[in-house]
Amino acid sequence: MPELPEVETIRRQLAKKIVGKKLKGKKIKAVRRRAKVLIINFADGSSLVFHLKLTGQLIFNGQPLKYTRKIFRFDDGSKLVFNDARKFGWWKIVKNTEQIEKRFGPEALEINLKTFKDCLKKHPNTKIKPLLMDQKFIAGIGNIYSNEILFAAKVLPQRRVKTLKDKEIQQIHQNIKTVLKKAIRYHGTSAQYYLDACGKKGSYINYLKVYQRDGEKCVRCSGKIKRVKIGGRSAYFCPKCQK
DNA sequence: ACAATATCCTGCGAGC
DNA sequence: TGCTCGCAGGATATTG
Repeated sequence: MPELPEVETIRRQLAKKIVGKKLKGKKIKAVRRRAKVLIINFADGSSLVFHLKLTGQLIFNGQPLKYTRKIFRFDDGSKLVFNDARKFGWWKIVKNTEQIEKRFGPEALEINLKTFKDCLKKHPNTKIKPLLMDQKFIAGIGNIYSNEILFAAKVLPQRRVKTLKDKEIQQIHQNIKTVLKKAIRYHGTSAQYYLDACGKKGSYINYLKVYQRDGEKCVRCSGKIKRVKIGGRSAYFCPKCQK
C-alpha cells in the first residue's frame, strides 16, 4: 500500500517528467506531497490531487490496462495513467489544497522531537501502533512502516503511550526518519500492487524485518515473529526483543 | 478519549 | 477444475 516513501518516490519521479508541461491548457508548476496525498500544482493556483489508497498506481506513459481508471494527457503527447484495482483511490481538481492539507498532522519526515513528544502527551491511553498510523497525529505512516519503525525502536505495538519511557520515545522518533528515508532510497515497498511512476517495483521489501514475516525467525534475536490484530489491522512484531 | 465495527472494493488463497 | 467464502486494508463514520 502506498505510504509516505512510495508516494514520495512517485512525486520525485513525476516532478522530473511533468513540471513545465501543460494539462488541459494549465501549466504544471510543481509536484508536491502531503501525507500520502500527491498534489500536482498548476500555475493558476489550482491542483490535481490524488490518493492511491491500497492499490492505486500512477504511471508516466504507462500502458492502459484492465484496471486503468483515468488517463491524463499532457500537451506534448505524454500521459499519466491512473490504475486502481480496488477503486478505493481517488483524484480530484481543487481550487486550493488548504482543505486537504489541514486534515493532517505534522509530516513524519519533518517532525522534531519536542513536537513529537507534545503530540504523544495528548494521547496517553492510545496504543502506539494505531497512533503512528493516525494521519491527524502524524502524517505519512501506514501499516508497513508502523510495524518496521516499532521493530527498529524495540517497542511492542500494543504499548500504551503513557507507559513509554523517554528513551523509547526518542528511539521511535529517530526510527520514523531512518526507516522512511531508507525506504525512499529503495523506492518503497512493492508488497502487492505498488509500482512507482516508471512502472517499476520498489525494493524495500528486501529490507522488511517484520511486516508479513509472521512465523519467521527474528533477524535480531532469533525469536519468532508474531502477528496479532491491533485496531483492526495486522501488527507484526518480535515478542522477544521488542519490549 | 479511546475502542470496536462497518463501509467502500476486488484479487487471492483456502477449502471442498 | 471450479465454485464459494472470508480476508486484506486507508480513511472515515458511527456506535459503544
